[in-house]
Amino acid sequence: MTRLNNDFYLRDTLTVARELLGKYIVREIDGHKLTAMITETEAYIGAVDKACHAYNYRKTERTATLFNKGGCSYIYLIYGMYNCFNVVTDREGEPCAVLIRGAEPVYDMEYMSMLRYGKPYSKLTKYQLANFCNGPGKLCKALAIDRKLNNTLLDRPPLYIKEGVDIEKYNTGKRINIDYAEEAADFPWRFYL
DNA sequence: CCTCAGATGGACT
DNA sequence: GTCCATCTGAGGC
Repeated sequence: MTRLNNDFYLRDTLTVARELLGKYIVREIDGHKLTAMITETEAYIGAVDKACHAYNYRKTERTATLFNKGGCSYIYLIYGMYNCFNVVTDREGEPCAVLIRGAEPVYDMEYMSMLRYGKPYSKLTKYQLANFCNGPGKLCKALAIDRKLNNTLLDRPPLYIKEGVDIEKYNTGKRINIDYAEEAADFPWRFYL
């Protein structure tokens, strides 16, 4: 199936966040093609968004990645032990990204299960199955995504996104865990199935 | 089902 | 020194 190219990402961040729902993340590692379907996203738009690391075009060593043109990864460490995977959007100089907040495992569950829980997929509890990659830190663990993959192009291995399933209906709401962001905390920039 | 404390380290001031 | 775009296990109901 077709990999998404730069035309997809070089658009308005809210549009990209919506349209990423249902797409497949593919992580190639050790001869495996770990695949998961995106079920939840959030948009971050530096120009107007106090929740964005690059709010008001604040450029630091970390946020420099967000200023790239759409189509590369922005991956950072959160709370000292988890990674968050974002897709950079919009044109060069506009610090914008879409956080991948949740996904559904699709292919190579066995390999992902070892990465995520350190035990075979068949041994997972109902609770573990339900929480396999329904969070930004969880999906990064299941797909072996960490900061070493920061600022890499997303149209080629080892990490890319390709066409997925058609989405008929989705939900929107406020973004999660950004209470500090004042008025931006109420922006309905979360999209989920 | 729920809430809550603790883990843990880098980015930034 | 403070703040996180989080997750887990323990304990309560």
